[in-house]
Amino acid sequence: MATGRTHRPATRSRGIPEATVARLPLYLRALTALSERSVPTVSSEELAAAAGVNSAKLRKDFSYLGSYGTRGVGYDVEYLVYQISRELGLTQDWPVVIVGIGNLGAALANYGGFASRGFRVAALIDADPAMAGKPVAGIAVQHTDELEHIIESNGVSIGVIATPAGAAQQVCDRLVAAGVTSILNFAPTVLTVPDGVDVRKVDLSIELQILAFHEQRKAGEETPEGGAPATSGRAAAVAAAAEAAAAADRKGPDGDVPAVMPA
Amino acid sequence: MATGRTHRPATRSRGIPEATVARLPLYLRALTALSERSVPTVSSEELAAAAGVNSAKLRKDFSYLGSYGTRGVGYDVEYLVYQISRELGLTQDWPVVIVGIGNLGAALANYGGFASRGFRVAALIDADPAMAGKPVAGIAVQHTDELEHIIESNGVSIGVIATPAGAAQQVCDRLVAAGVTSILNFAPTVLTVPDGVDVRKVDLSIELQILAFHEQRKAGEETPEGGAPATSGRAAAVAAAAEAAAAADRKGPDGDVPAVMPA
DNA sequence: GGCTGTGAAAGGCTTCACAGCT
DNA sequence: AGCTGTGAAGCCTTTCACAGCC
Repeated sequence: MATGRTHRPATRSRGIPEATVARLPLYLRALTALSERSVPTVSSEELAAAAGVNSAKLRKDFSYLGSYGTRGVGYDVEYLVYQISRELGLTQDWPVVIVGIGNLGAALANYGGFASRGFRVAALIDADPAMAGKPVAGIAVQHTDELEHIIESNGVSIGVIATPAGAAQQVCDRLVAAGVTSILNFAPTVLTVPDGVDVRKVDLSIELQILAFHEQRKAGEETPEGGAPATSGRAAAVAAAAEAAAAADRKGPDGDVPAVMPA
Repeated sequence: MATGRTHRPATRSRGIPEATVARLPLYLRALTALSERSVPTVSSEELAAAAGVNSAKLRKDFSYLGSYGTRGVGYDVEYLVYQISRELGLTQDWPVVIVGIGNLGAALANYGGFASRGFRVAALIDADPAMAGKPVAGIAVQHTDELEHIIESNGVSIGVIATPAGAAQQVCDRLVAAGVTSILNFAPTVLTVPDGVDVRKVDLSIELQILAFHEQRKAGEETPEGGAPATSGRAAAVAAAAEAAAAADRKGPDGDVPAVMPA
């Protein structure tokens, strides 16, 4: 998907398809929930429903990992949790640095889903000297000057970029030079990295734009046969009122991963 | 992709492939940057580089929209900006509500990329009465009780869920009942929605897990032939540490991967 | 009888390579 | 000469459907 330059060499080793890898975390989450409720086994049908996929796909996915189920019975929940965790590399601890402690960076630092899955926030880094020393999510923010030192002394190989777009490439370069080989990029910009470095991108506004595309289709369709109730006239009606507020928003202080790109 | 229940009817109307739709925002961003620098035309090669895709794919993508280029010359930047904006539905204004004003919700409210692309934050909604009235990103937070009223009076059709996982489905149901037909879900849970409602999911921890998977592969590979320059030593170093951790894990009780996290 | 694991078929996406326009 | 637009080929992903095991 969002692999920076990496010329995908057809998923090496035991060749688990990329699409399958992307779904393993989904299965893992569903299994974890079952595990907490002490459910001992689960069928492909049930697990698929819990993960929001169809059962054929799930079985095919699992078949790439090995034969971990029992015919006529289903899958052992605990065993599968372990196998998937191991496959994803979550049985080891991954120190992670977050660069750019604005609103988003702070949100990420506080995000429980990291710590609970083998990821450990090793450091929070920000370019603003005023931030240095301030605790966010219980961790003191460090200045960008420390970046290389932090990466090296903690053996960090995964970096999260939550800076404004303008700073992202520069931060990325420094992370990579210091030894980071996987980057999760929240800044709305395309990062260039050397071969061997993975980049994944999360772009908040892109997701909304995709929704808008489909929303527009719905509105234009009129009587969509599939019968969602009354949503149509809505879009047009609102357009006018929008104008005023849009102008007001413009001056808003964009503390973090901000504009750099008006449209 | 993350379309909730929606039985994809093979992308209706003029049938733009889903994969293409997902890239249009990328092209749009690159084009916007060119437009700001007053670049009049651009070739598929240049634009592709700026957007981080290859040129054949870009040309194919554009061919679904129509023939907007000029052979021997390239694409007119302004014209393309307009065409893509229109195709994505960004020439109209989309009022959006954000539900769940924790760290993440606040980050989203402050995110410049929304306002700049036809999205307008119509309201911020939170269940905590103590939040009510507080301004976030210049907008007063409103209590969940107001949800239906807000949706209806603003004609909101797109909702963003940034609540804890436990509250997400309930919020989703209320949004849908009030008339929302597109949902962007940041809560780490699978949402169930009626036909005709689109759901897209952004999951912060899933992206990291996918990176961890590839990172693990790199570490295990040793001399990856593809020859990333300075990056190698680290992989080796990490591999060693990994081994130890893995071994330790092997026998340990993998009780692990706990909660379904907060916001 | 029930459910997994998997070949085979179908569908979608990407890449190739070149005809065709300017 | 240069660059777009696009059939055709190749690859990847999903779905089907059923043999095989419990």
